Parts: sequence; C-alpha cells; structure tokens
Amino acid sequence: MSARDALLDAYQATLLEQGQRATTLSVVAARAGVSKGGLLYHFASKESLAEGLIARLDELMEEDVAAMRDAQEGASRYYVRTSVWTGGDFDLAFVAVAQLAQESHAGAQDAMRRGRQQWLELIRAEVGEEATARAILLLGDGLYFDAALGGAAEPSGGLSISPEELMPIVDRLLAASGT
Amino acid sequence: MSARDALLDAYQATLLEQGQRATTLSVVAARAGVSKGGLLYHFASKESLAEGLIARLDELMEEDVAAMRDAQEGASRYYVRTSVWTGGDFDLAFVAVAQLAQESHAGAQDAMRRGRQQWLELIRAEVGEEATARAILLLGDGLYFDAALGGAAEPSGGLSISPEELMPIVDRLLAASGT
DNA sequence: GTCTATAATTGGATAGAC
DNA sequence: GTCTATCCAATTATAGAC
Repeated sequence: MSARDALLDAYQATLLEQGQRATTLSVVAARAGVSKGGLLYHFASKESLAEGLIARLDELMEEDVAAMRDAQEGASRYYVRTSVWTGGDFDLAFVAVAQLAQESHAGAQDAMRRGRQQWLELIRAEVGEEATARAILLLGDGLYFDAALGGAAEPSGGLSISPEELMPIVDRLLAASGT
Repeated sequence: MSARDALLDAYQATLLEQGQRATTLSVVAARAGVSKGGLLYHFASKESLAEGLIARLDELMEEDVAAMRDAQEGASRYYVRTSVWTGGDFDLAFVAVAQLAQESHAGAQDAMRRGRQQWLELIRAEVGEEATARAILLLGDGLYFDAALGGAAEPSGGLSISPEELMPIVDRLLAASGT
C-alpha cells in the first residue's frame, strides 16, 4: 500500500474513532507510521486530506451506485441491505465524510448530497410512490446515523438490527406501494 | 435569560452550525456577548460546557418521553412526527449532543443511548413486532441524520420530507404489523 | 459576576537536510 | 520521499483587578 493510502486510511480511521477535534496532523502521521513532514509531502494541508477522503468516497460511491442499479434483488433491497454497518471500505469512507459534512465542510456536504440524490433516484425509479421512496432512503440514513453514534467501536449503540430482520419490512413497504 | 443559558445556547448553536473544531471558547463567549473570562466563571472548562448541554438534553428528553407516552396518536406516530426537523429546542439539543457523541464523548454517547432506548421501548410496547419497532426507530434516526448533515442552515440537505408525507408510511407499517 | 492580561500548550505549516 | 527543527497562530485555562 502506498504511503498516501496509508495516510488516508489513518485520517479516516481517526476521524471515525475520535472525531475531528482529535484528528490532528501529528496523530494521523503517527498512525500511518510517518512523520508530520512525511505527511505534508503527500498532503500539503489538512484540507487536502479532507479532499483526498472525499475523492475516495466519490469513487466508492460510483461503484456502489452501479451495483445498486444492477442488483437482482432491486435497488431498494440492495440499498437497505448494504446500509447495515459492516465496517467495509464504503461504510468507513461514508461515515467519515458524513462527519466532515457535519462540521460544515462544503465539499463533504456536496459529496453527501450527490450520493444520496443518486440513491434516491434509483429507489424512486423502482418504487414509483414518492413517500415510500423517501421512507426507504430514511431507513438507510438511520442505519448510518446509528453507526456514526458510538464510533466504529460499538456501532449502532447496542441497538443494532440485522439485514435479515430488516428486509421483510422493506418488502412490506414495496408491496404496500404497489411495486 | 441567565448568562449561563445564553452561553449554553451559544455553545449549542455554534456546535450545530460550525462543528466541534470551530467551537472554541472565544467564539462561544463572543456569541453569548461575554468575555472568555466571563464564560469560564460559569463553565470552568470546555468539558463542563458539554456536560451542561447533555444535562439540558436529559431534561428535554424526559419531557419528550412523557409526551410520547401520553400521545393520543400513539407513540410511533408521535415519535416519527416529532423527529422531523423543526429547529425547536429539543431538535437543537439532540443534534448538538449527537455531534458530541460522534466525537467519542462518553457522556454524550450514554445520553443518546438512554434516550433512544426509551423511545424504542415505547414503540415496542405499541407495535409488538420487534423488526417493525426497529424500523420505526430507524425512520426517526434517518430524519436526525438528514438534519445533522448540512448543518442547521439547510437541514436535510434538500431531501426533506414533511410529516404529512411520512405519516401514511408509518400507518402502513403499523397496520402490516397487526397493531 | 465579569473583565483584562497572560501563561502553557498544541496545532498547522515551512525550510532545509538527507 | 521522508525526516528534524522551527515558526507562528490559536486554544485552553489561570490570576487577579474591578
């Protein structure tokens, strides 16, 4: 793995586990096993670390949207199923960028909006009925909110739910909306 | 309004609008119209500001849970309806404390867990079926997630939904679960 | 109860050696 | 491409005047 990726991983993980305040250049550098100077060779400023993370999310989001579009089970089921926290690359990047967005980082807010917009459109295309589409989007949002509370350590604050429990609910919403 | 409350309001608002990083003692003091020294008379440390905010949420949460328990429309409908962002006192305190929780503040994480636990129990008592109860809790979580992204300025990132649109969905979930 | 002044520390970033 | 040394600004917190 390139030092650049290691630094981005360290930035992302620290953001998730400790939050913005604790995510200093020294901490990120140390976690990635380089010096502050080393970090600043790859990322000229803290802001460029944020941009790097957002770019990473953009790529992962593109893959995710493509997979959602092609999903056999349908967009809505795919979306809800994959919104349950697994600690995978996408989850990590998504929740870390969500943190940046909450700190009023404009680029992060844009990335979140773009991604959620695409998800909503695919769900809408499948569901037809607007309110149901929104509700399904909200279920996924709720899953990410749970993951974001309590940090990566104990995601969902002990109130977790498995995909198996959740899918029947999605089926019900789809059925009731006449899909 | 007491200076103490003004300071807590300023802390809460800055946290919401700018995030942890930008929420410094100077900013909070200036926003409340006092000096840093003045702030530190009322709150001896930054941590005690956080504790003050959590205590405030605890009180509001207690009122909210009581209202939810007594709600004519039932706990689930009350919960979802009041989870839509209004910018009211409860919303502000809840999302601000959620921010602290995401920064790994143990006290904030506990407060969130306690509150969500009480909500879930009331929903569970009404709904009976576990998965449906979780799904209803998730809808509310999703609404708060939306509010938290984008800051208080443009809550829900332009993908907002009104209580009127959402209630039929809740009714459907309740009906399907045999309530 | 609130202010000013200031101490102590940390954080982001630069310069230049290797 | 990475490190050390260093600078400057910002941040939390204290001391003591009013």
